[in-house]
Amino acid sequence: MPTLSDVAKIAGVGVMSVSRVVNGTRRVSPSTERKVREALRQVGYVPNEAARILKGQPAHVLGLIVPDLSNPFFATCANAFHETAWRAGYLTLMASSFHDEEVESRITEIMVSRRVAGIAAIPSGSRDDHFAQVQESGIPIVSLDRPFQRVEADTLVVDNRPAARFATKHLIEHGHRNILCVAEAEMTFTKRERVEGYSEAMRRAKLPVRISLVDGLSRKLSDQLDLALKTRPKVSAVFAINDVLAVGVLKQLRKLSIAIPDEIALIAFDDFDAATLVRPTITVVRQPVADLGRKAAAVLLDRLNNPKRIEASEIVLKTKLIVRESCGCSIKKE
Amino acid sequence: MPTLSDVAKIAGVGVMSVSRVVNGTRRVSPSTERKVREALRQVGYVPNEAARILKGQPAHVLGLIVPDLSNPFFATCANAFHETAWRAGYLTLMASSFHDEEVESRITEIMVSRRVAGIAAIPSGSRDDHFAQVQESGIPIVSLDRPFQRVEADTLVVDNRPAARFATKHLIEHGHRNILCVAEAEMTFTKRERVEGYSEAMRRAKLPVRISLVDGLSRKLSDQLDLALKTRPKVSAVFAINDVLAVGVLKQLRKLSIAIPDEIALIAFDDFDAATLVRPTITVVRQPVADLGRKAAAVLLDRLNNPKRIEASEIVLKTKLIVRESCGCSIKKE
DNA sequence: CTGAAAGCGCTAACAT
DNA sequence: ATGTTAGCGCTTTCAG
Repeated sequence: MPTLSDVAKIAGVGVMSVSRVVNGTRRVSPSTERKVREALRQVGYVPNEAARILKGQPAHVLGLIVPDLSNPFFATCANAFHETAWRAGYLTLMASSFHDEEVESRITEIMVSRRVAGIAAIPSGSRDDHFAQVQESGIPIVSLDRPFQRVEADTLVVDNRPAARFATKHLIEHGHRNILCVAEAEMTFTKRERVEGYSEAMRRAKLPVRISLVDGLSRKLSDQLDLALKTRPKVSAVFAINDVLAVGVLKQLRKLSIAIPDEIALIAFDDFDAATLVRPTITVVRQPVADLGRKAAAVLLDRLNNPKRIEASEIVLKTKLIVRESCGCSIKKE
Repeated sequence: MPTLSDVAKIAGVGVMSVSRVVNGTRRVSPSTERKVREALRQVGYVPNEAARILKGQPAHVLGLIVPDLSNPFFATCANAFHETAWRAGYLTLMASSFHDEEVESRITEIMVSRRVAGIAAIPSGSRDDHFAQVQESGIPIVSLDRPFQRVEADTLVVDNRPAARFATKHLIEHGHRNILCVAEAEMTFTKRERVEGYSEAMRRAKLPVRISLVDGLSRKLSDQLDLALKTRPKVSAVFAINDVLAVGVLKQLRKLSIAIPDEIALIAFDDFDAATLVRPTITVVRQPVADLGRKAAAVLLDRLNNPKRIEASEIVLKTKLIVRESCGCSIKKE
């Protein structure tokens, strides 16, 4: 790989002239510039970032840590983040923590050792000492979708709790009194918030809180659901706290030949492709997924440009109830 | 940020002892090790990768370029790639080219300047001089899903053409004689191959090749499809060359109240979540998506471990026809 | 406007 | 087993 001095030698000038041409740092005489550009092209010079960074130059790379890149929700976030960063001249070092705190910790360490300019993360667990350390090294850090536990940092979340409350209220207004909340046993921040929102709505309406905790595997979902449906008083509506669970509920209701929304109404948190393809179409709470990623990048970039700002910001993005057919509203087309 | 010599000073030993402890390069006396570890912890030392790389150490980072990270197909690939790389001790510098050759070119340049160990790409266009240059810099490079045009490099693809032929044949065996192939006007390698496979099957059966070219936007799809369906002789089956088009076809057939598979049978290339949720369920050609990413990483890692190997490998992964209801086979449950 | 020198943090190679 | 030195490729600083 050719270096600056290689180029300088060929062009018959000093290293600094070459450096200045490459970076446009300062004006160089036209004749020098010509010679340098010629030599540059001739050897196919590519700057060595490692050397620049070692010299203290900021690395134009942002780190992004998500729990699972194949999950459409995270993938959309990541994509939006990446695009925003790219527009601002940054590349994104993306990594999946596979929902594992240990891996997450290793990843942050590597990112710090690579001197990324900043890190955004959808934290996987509750232990977040590693993020605290990142912050101590002076690297700005942002959490999205879920807040950090102990670390005080810029945060972006959606209005999980009020949204869940509102969705539940919508079902209540349809006259439902026995509404089942289907959630997962393994509770992350967002899931907990949604269950809370559901519970609040039910309590306010003086209705019984009924939560069915599913155990990761879809097999268990059918059992759990069967059980809940048999229990009296009879459930007449279901609030599924995410798209995966919603699909599970949908399949099970079909298997049992239970009509939606007539026998059981359904609202899901998270919009998903199939929601408009199945009949009836599914009423959902839609999250501004791409916005989450976009804004996270924006906040991080803002931190980089204003290192002085101290207070951690918390941005709450608004979700939207997309009324379709499964909640029992007047049937619409498409 | 503390450096090696900071640590050395505190521990009261030489820099190399610290380096050796950090990297486990060689045995160090227990007493020294203890002192060093203590100092390491005390200052929270994090190695500076930039310096290591500048020293000629290999960068444990792989580059991955995909056209769009929010697309589930690419996201799944990326995730599998990332996981395989991670297991081998590599982080992945991921970037989306946004289907743009220009961006792709810029990205490769940055990756080279960051001295990634290798690059895997789903190339966006036909111009691939930039990839040629990467290869010339001695950085191994792999293409997945689509081959490079001019560059000779390791390649991973699926058996698009035979698979499309086989799917079409399946429809022909159901007695269909007028089968429409729905494709996009903007043809990538994979799309072209699939259309070719369809055409081959039709020609071999001495049946008329009928291709409907849709123009990106879904609005156009409905028009195109309406037109094709009106044309005589009447279409009795549709082969959609990807999931997006399949969903479009599905929606349009529903709008026109055309029964699947009785009036029109349907097979799609690409499996998708909704395919098992809609009624009837959709028969599809399933690609080994994760395998594509996994194997790409494996091939790249293999290159890194065996720099001598010269010949470019081409691996063709096998797809599978998943028979469900929309093709007209005996109706099954679930 | 241009060049020479110093040094970023690390490790390979050579002392001790 | 441990320490010392040189230099990776670049940019900042200072002299011309």
